[in-house]
Amino acid sequence: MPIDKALMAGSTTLLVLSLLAEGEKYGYQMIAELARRSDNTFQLKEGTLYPILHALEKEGRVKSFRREAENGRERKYYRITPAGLALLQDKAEEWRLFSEKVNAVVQGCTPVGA
Amino acid sequence: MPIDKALMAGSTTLLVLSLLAEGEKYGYQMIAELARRSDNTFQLKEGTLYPILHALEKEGRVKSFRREAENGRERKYYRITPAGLALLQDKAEEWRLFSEKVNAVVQGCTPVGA
DNA sequence: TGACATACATCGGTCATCTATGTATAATAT
DNA sequence: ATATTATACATAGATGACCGATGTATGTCA
Repeated sequence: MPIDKALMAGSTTLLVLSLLAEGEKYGYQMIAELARRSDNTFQLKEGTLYPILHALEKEGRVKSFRREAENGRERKYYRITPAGLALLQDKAEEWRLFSEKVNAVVQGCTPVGA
Repeated sequence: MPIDKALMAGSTTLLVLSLLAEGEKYGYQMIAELARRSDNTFQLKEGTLYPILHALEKEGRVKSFRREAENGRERKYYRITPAGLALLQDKAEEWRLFSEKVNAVVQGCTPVGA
């Protein structure tokens, strides 16, 4: 069973930027990689990813370009920009802080052996 | 600066149930406790909390009752039910899994020294 | 040549939070 | 006295983010 929608909501941009920090990738590939790396916990939909990528590009966080694959097929790749890396830093720190605080509340209330 | 709205979205129910697992509490108190325990990272609004409490009660996850405080003022307290505890178990496990996977992706992409 | 996986794209609906607003009471200050 | 602030609960409407559905197009394989 995949994760609740609302939980995913706040972290998709962080996840996408994280993937792109590794190197340029195309949309379909990102969906597959995210699923693989999370043991299918993250099953990002195309209807979610593409609008995010377009928005990030409009903000200058990523830059897209077309390139032909080995099979002669053209794909749309995305590369992260310096502004994108900066946003990634912010998002990663925000996530770190947030998850730390959630754990503080949850663990503080429900003793470990629950 | 408080945490991004979307990040909060998926975890408010978990946080509320966690607080109530400790003992019965009233609304205003929960907001204050959440802020205190998270070093003001969580600043839940009344417009967010009360609808959540009402929904949880309708589902039988919590039970409300009125009680007079020392100062003669009446407050509406909430107590978690067995069904509420069960939901808390599920939500806590979901959170654990989710945060683990996010960290796996983020850390896998952005080397520690980022 | 039909079926399927790949690959990109967009629209509309749903759902959760926040902002704003309203009510009421107790405590405090002027 | 009375104005202000903190406490305390409540709801309606706006916003924002994801997903489901759908559409297009191409390469591969039987």
